[in-house]
Amino acid sequence: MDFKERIAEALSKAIADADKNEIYSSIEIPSDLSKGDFAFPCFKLAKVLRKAPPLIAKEISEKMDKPDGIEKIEVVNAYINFYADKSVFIKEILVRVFERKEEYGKSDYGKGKNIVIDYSSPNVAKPFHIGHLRSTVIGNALYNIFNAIGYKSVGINHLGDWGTQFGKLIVAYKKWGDKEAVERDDIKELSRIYVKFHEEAKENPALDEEARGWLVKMQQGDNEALDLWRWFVDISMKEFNRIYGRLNIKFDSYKGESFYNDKMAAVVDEIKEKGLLTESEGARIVDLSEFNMPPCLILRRDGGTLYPTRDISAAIYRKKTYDFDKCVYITALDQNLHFAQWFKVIELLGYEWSGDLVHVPFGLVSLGDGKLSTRSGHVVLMEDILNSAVEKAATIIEEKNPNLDNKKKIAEDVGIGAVIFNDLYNSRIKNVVFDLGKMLNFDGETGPYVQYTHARACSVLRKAGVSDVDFDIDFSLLRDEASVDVCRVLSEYPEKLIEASEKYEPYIVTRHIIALCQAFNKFYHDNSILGSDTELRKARIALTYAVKTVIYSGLSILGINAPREM
RNA sequence: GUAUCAUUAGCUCAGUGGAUAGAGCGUUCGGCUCCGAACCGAGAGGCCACGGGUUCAAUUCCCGUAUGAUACACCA
Repeated sequence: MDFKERIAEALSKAIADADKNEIYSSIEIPSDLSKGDFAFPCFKLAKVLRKAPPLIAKEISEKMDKPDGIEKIEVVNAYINFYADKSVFIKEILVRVFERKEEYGKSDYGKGKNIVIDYSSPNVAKPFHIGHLRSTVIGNALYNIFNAIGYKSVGINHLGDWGTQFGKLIVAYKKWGDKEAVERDDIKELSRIYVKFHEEAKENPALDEEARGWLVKMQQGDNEALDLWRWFVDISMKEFNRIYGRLNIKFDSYKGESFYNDKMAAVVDEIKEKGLLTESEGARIVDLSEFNMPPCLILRRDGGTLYPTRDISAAIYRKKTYDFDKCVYITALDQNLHFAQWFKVIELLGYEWSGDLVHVPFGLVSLGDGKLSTRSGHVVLMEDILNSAVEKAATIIEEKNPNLDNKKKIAEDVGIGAVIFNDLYNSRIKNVVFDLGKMLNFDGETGPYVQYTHARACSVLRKAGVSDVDFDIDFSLLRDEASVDVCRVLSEYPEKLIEASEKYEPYIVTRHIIALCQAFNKFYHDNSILGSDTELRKARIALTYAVKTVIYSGLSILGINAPREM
């Protein structure tokens, strides 16, 4: 039992008809730490007990037993403030970290539950650009967060590996393409001819007609069309995998759109059988006017399938395959309506799990001078960004730590860490104007700051010598404010992981690691670790060890490497 | 037109139905003979968009307005 639980226990004994869980969740950490380590506000009890909150606080505090580890209880207005015995507090939290090390913070909160996470999902044959970054890193972080708290995550890269862009690409390749150029420049060359196609098609609409023809050939199983299609897919995957490798990202499944080609007919039949399919303007739709939504398009006038058809089929397939408790889609906010529509169709089909489908939206990325567009070539390529970041990291290393071993690898870790961290720093919903300078800022609340703190802690531990990391310490020596603050942040880490999962918000973790680093850097600044007397030195080394361990674990959950030196 | 999302310090953003609204960047100032200065500290900087409502209590919840972003039929 930890502090909060003991306090909740003592409080609920002193309050008539108390709901212990409710009391537990009401216990807060005071904004101003001079008001104690934990606080219980009594406002909510006023209605039930029909007394003034300050009076209630006073009565409860007089009636309650002092929980273990609490040395003082004080009533200020409607608050009951608890002052922890710092030695006990520090000991409880540090011992827990030492026992579990990198596992600290992980829990079995979601034990036995499966969560399918659909993220990244780029369109094949188009370059991986800045617009894909968010889904990719947010999805990956959520994947790790859910795994850490006991869920079984299934990561799916729902590749956009089918559709009209291939018809266009085949036309473009046959007209302007060159095998050697494609093999040499792979996706860049594909992208070049794709952009050219759109330019030319503006003048010459017959090209679009031709592209549709090739798509039909693909659908009919034409060998030439399918060979080209496979080739384009392979070329794209080569680039995607290179980027995923650099970003530390893996998927459990790469089943993309083409995988559902032969599974949609049955789903269309099912929609028809259940009486949901109606005809409108030649297309087949599910009418959703009753729910104040535009119709969900299932089949085109020419009988072709559409985005919702594929998503509905995929959801049904995933439920059968993974028996998910939640199926989560990490996509931009502008797809909100699309998801609301087909989620509704799943519900109307009578699937009781329709409520387990979750759209996790994030804000738009723009370039400041207009929306990103692959068609017009108005994009910033992911690889260029990663390279700039790594280059900047290398420059700084050259300047600050030129004798570092393994500089190349560390520049990669720091540069890419900066990019990932930057994306996971704010709530998802915020729109982002792409700003390379900001992304490559290495000062303040950034990835490199966290990595620096980690490297610094590692450096201290290295100098201390491994044998000095002795966990049999006198915890009372760490009662100073800076040390206690560090422990306070450490203590909140497990619940932050859970909070992040409930909100589908990696930034909860990101910001908590920042808070840990800030607390530690202050501690580091205020205290000499290695220069202190034997017992104190032991205690401070242990604290440093705990911090290092949790930073490492937090960063890896976000998908960021933590070098020991930088 | 309908819908979704947003609006908090110069900028980028946290935050909570309740005790004095916080951080980073930028800015001004201070701190390396000392465990890593990619660090730490201090200062300046706020009608929490506006108007109503609910509540003992609203920056936080609800409604409206304004502003901005986005989506809305055969692309994904």
